[in-house]
Amino acid sequence: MVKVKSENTAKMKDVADLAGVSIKTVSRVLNNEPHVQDKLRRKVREAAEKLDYVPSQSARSLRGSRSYDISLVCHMAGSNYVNAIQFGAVIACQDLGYQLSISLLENLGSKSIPEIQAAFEGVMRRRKPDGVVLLAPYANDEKIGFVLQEMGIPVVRVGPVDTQTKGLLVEIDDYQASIDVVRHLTNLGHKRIGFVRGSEEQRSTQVRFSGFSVAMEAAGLKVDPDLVRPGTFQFESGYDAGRYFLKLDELPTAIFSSNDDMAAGIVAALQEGGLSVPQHVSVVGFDDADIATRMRPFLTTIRQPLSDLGAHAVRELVTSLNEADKNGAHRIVLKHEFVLRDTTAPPRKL
Amino acid sequence: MVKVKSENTAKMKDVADLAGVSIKTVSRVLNNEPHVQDKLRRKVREAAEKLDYVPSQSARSLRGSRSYDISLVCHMAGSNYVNAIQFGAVIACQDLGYQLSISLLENLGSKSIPEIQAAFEGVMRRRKPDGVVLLAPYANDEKIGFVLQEMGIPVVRVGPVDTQTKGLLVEIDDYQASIDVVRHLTNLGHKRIGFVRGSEEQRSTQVRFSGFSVAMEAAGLKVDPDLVRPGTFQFESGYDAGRYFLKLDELPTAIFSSNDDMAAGIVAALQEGGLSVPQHVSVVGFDDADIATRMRPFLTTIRQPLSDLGAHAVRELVTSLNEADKNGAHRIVLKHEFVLRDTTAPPRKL
DNA sequence: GCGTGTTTTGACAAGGTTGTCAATATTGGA
DNA sequence: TCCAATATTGACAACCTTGTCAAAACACGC
Repeated sequence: MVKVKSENTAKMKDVADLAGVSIKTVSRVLNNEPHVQDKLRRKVREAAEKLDYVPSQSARSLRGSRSYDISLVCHMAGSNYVNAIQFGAVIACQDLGYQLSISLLENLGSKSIPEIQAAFEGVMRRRKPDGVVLLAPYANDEKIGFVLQEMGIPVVRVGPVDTQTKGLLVEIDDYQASIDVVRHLTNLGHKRIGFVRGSEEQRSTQVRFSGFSVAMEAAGLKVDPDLVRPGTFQFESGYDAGRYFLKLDELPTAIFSSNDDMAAGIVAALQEGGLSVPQHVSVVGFDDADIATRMRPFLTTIRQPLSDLGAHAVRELVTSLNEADKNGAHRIVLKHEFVLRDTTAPPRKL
Repeated sequence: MVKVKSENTAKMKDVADLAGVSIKTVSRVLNNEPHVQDKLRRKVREAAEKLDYVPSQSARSLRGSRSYDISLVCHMAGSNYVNAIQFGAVIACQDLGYQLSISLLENLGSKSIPEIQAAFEGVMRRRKPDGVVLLAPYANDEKIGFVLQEMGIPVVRVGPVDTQTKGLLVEIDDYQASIDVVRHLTNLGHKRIGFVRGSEEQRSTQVRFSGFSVAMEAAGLKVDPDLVRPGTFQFESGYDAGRYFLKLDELPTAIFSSNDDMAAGIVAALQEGGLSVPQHVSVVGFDDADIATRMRPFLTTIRQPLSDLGAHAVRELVTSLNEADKNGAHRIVLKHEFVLRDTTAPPRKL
């Protein structure tokens, strides 16, 4: 007979009795507090192991101040970007004994501070998380940062943010990545390069564009305003941009899209317009999302280590929670990678 | 000055004092228990409102038996299917005052019962959820169901399961949906129809195939074993199936894929082989995932109301939690929808 | 008016942990 | 050897709610 039913689970008292010490000593050992002899420490550990002891979260957070809960705040689930980050964050939480809960807060960007506060309290007051992982576009929102700070909730941000923002940050070097892309294109011989921006409230949109601009200038090329199009990071906006380019008298020979979804839209529009990618126009994306290998041709792009970003974010957060020194600022930059696939080629000989 | 900082939050005692009643009466009112005069009830409600009182989850779950936590268990995040369901589930949880946490358990299917138990305990023992939303392919796994039952954790399953499985279930009519697809194809005049299966551990694979088979028979057509291919629900397996079909002496005139990702792979393979969809071959998917409108041509498919499935799952679970009658079985079938897009057409005249 | 039965209310314990502070054991120096 | 200082340990309160059970209030029938 398989033993499955969990009997009355062991409490700290039981561990204490078995180890022949007081409850408080057990607490000390299990929380790695100082002032316990090594001998007792071992004894307690053994007893806990033997009894298969697991501390009660509710009791802990009732008495102590921790909830062992981390909240991932984003404005919309469903995007490849959010999901991949979430994946890494969940794994890291499981490893660290934390629990990840998802908070979906919509359209927070346009709200006033009291409204933002109400939204957060609505979701978080019942069980206040020990920390929040803030994703784009909220990562860069000052009002949201302010509200969370006033609520006393530590935050780690994922993605590029304005330089004045303090605190924990995990990102890649969007700026350098954009330079890498432009360098690749100029090395192929492209001079007339178009750009499709992401949604304007996200900092990455600005950063990627300035990397693009600087690299263009460094290559002795001008950024033609007619070849810079707005976008929303959605497929459809890329498609629209693609159709715009099609109507130009002189098309760009290459287009750098601020993300993969839009790049796929651009490629779709170009193909529908009778052009071949990369024979007529090269296209580069950003993210290395699923779609990059599901579209044809395969998309040349920048790989963001999304799930690593999520995992590092959680680890940073938990580490800072354990440090005496609060509001420590820390910035982690993970490596991106240029992924050469099939949507780029030298410009067509005229 | 905006008041943002949450001061020492009100406790039940404060509400009791303000309302001039005992703590227990407040508890009764707030939990909608009987045996309180309407007059007092009103008074307590007003006091709670005035003090902006929010009960402490930790205290509640320490003393009571609820954790106000629901766990979504799946074997992999990142798929469109899981994410869309999760989206609906998160929203429903927020509405109901619950919190959704994600449990990622990998490869549980191949494990023994003690291993499964260990995996669940590893994730859930610290804070036992009030219930679990079980997604495919775990929804149909008997061992997992057994373990959760023994742990005393209520379960709601999403997606088709074996008929002998009791309990809460939210699904669409996969069987009927498959019949709808075949009917559409036969109405167009197709006779030689291929099928690509999903991964074998998922019940939906069997159900969709049997719907396909029955509808074929009903239309007086034979299911040609050479036109039935295995798959994994992944894009790549659809691509492989597409390449297989290409090599046949006589291609099917239409292919029914068990999901959209594979359908996209099939279309990609056919197009690479120089065939046009739907001119040479019609393709139908299942799910109406993102990719259905990002590929070209747009994919004809069956829409599953995924986020509704997630939302209903949570609501069912919470409802059953509040009922005295435990292990009540309940089955909810949501409506699917046939979505006609551009990958189906009458078979080519020979 | 009194006893009986029912409804409403409250006092108090319990749940499992951590923080405080006092008690005890240990060390070092005179 | 003894005292002071320090390191280790434990007793007990506190955290905030819910469950139990007894007390109080009320209704009803005689």
